[in-house]
Amino acid sequence: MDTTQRTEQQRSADRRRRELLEAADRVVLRDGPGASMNAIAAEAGITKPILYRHFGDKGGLYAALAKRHTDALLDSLRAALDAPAERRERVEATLDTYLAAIEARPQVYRFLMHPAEGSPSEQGFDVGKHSAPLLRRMGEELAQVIGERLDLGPGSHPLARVWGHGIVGMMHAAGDWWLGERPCSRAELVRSLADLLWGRLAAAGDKVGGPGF
Amino acid sequence: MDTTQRTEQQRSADRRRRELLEAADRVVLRDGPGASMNAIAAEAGITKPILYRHFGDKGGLYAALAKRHTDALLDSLRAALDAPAERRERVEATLDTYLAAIEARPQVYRFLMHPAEGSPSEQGFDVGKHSAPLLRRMGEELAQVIGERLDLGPGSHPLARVWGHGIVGMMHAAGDWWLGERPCSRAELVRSLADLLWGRLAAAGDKVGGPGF
DNA sequence: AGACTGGTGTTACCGCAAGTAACATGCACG
DNA sequence: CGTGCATGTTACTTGCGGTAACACCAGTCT
Repeated sequence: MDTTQRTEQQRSADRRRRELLEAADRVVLRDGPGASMNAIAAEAGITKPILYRHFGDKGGLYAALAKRHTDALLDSLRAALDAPAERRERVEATLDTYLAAIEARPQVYRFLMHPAEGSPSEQGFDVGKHSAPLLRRMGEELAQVIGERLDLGPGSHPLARVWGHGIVGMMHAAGDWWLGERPCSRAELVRSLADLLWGRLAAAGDKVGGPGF
Repeated sequence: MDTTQRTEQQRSADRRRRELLEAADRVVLRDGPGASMNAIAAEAGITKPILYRHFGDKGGLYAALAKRHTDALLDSLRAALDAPAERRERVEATLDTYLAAIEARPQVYRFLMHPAEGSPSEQGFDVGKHSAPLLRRMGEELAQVIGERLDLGPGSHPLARVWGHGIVGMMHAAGDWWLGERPCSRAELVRSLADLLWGRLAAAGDKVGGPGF
């Protein structure tokens, strides 16, 4: 019965861990990315050392928290990417899915991408090495889809990876800017980005009076 | 004499400020973005409060430091963007300029974009709200060039801004990934990104056996 | 029953970094 | 000379991440 007991303990630990993560989520959503370990522990009704026992250090907690949201976002992106539709429609659906996600939960998004920005003390979560993973994972995922589906001729694999990361970066930067300024509707943004991807930059004519960009 | 005196004092203050910034630069380049105010002050041969008198707080120092590098980078990008050449060549030159810059001084780049990532204590510079400005400035700059030179038909201005931020984001993300993994030469990366911008994504054929991406 | 073990929880502390008085000094001007 | 004023200092507070040491409470083994 050794195994069953261990399993039970582990289940309990896992449940606890999930509760802690949910508490951390609440705090981060409320206080922004500058949430302190003390604040998270208080929200969970416990004290710091327990958090450290579960997550090692702050980076561990962050990573666990980020993984939840990242996985969820990647799932919905995969769905959009795999939908049965024309390529253009699929690209637009994927862009829209991403933008809808960051629009719906900007706090989560800012936590994942730009930690420690709203906090007064500025001693919050260090992102840096953490913001990359989400972008990187999205980039690799997209690269895989591109490589699997598109016929790019010779040198296709590295090309797909460059494109994957490049497109994800485009989506991210444009989304970040859009979220801050809201210069247009989501649909317009999606359309503009898809147009860019569809080569309108190369196809556009020069403006009268000068050499084109 | 009031004005001349003030001017002289201000000149002295400005020189001092520049010296402090150069010291900060050295420390950041040596110790990474986790450099502490104490370390910077020591490098400059003074103590903390003086730094605070000059820059207000750490964010101020960071902003001043970032502005120097950002301005320099933007200058070289402008040069590439304004060169007398075909559009495609110009795009490639701009991409290459950016990538060459981050390749030549990755420490500076990482400081500007991903602060606090190599430090053991992880209590270094908070970027977050600081990394955005560089990207945003590049995006706006590019948007302006696009809007000035290209004939995009109706709704041209918002479209140009979306593209500006999108392209900058593409360049940034691809460059960041490339800098970390070095999966190909710089020239290949430039070529792949320009191809992406030139609509090869839309033009590519489906791979045999499945619907295209 | 009683010692043993392992997980949960605590208080109290360390080290370190940002940021801030409060005090000292050199140098111009009236 | 004294009065500003910028420059410099030491010494401090606050708040964070992280840890050590101890307390409790289940079941388990003998």
